[in-house]
Amino acid sequence: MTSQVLSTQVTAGSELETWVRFLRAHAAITRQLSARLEAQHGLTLSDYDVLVQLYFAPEQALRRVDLARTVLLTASGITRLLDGLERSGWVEKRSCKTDARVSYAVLTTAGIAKFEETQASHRADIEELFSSNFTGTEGKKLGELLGRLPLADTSPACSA
Amino acid sequence: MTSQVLSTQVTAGSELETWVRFLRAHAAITRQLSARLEAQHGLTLSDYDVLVQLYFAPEQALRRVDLARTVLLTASGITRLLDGLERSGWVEKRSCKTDARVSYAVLTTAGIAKFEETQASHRADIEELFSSNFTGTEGKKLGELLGRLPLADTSPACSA
DNA sequence: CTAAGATCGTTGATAGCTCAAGTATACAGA
DNA sequence: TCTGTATACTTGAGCTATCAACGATCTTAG
Repeated sequence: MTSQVLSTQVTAGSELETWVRFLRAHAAITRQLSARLEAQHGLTLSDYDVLVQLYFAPEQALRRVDLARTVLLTASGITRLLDGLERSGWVEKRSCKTDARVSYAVLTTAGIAKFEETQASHRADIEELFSSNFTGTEGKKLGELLGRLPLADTSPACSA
Repeated sequence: MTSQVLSTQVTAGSELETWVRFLRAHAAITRQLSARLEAQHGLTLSDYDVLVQLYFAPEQALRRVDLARTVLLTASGITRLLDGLERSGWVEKRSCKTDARVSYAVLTTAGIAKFEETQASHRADIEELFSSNFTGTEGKKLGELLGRLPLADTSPACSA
């Protein structure tokens, strides 16, 4: 109790330590990653996340609710985030013929270009900061373990 | 490319998938955890984090810079966070006899009580949402893997 | 002893997100 | 058909954390 190795001392030995590492690793990597993304491309991590989802979606379009559920943001969070992407001209609003409540977010040509231009460097950053710390097998194992964590609660549709 | 399993489809097969899972898991668990902590004890995840660090520190006191480094916040972040804890009466400021620049954050008796009162339920929540998804060995393995991730950059003292 | 540079901490402005509330539309049952 | 409830989205207020700039103090080299 007189020693001082702060963040480890506290939870040493307990299962808690794993959680703390998880938290810290997230904070550190995320900080670095978004700093780079911001500096090089003027994008937030969430911006990028949305861009990816749209890029790979059929017709590069997704309902706002669905977007919210997959990137784990609130409905209002998505509204404001898309505001930004719309102002930048990368995403457009498209209304739905069969349901006047819903509006789609669609990637513009500029948006597609933006994403394609961003992708490589961001993937490289992830590789450097995250993946490179593991061998192939370890990476797989880690992915498998992380995949067991509950993603529920934001998407009530999950129990279906 | 016509299928729709959103968050997985996008990165399927690549190492990226692991990173995405990491991100999503963090968002989901963190959201749940802090909702409970807030509801039951009126604390932020970061508040709690600071409380733990102080609790286990010698004399329940820590310099603000050190606190910042270990919980991975900015200096100014710590200032404002401690503002709150001070207003609530759980933490006090203490100046340093040998260096007028530094000020310590010290846990008050109320703060100690608060932490002890909070601890059990929060640990249980972590256990439920996080640890319970793994066996002992898996937990260890996960912890080991996460421990390899870089925490650097906020603490330049790291290279020493 | 003094000047230059680091370090510790706070503050103003701002970003990104949340919650709560509100509007508008859809749908299901009497 | 009307009524109630669920769903899609937006908006205002507020919170947490950031960055950039600043004042204070310490340290080191001339």
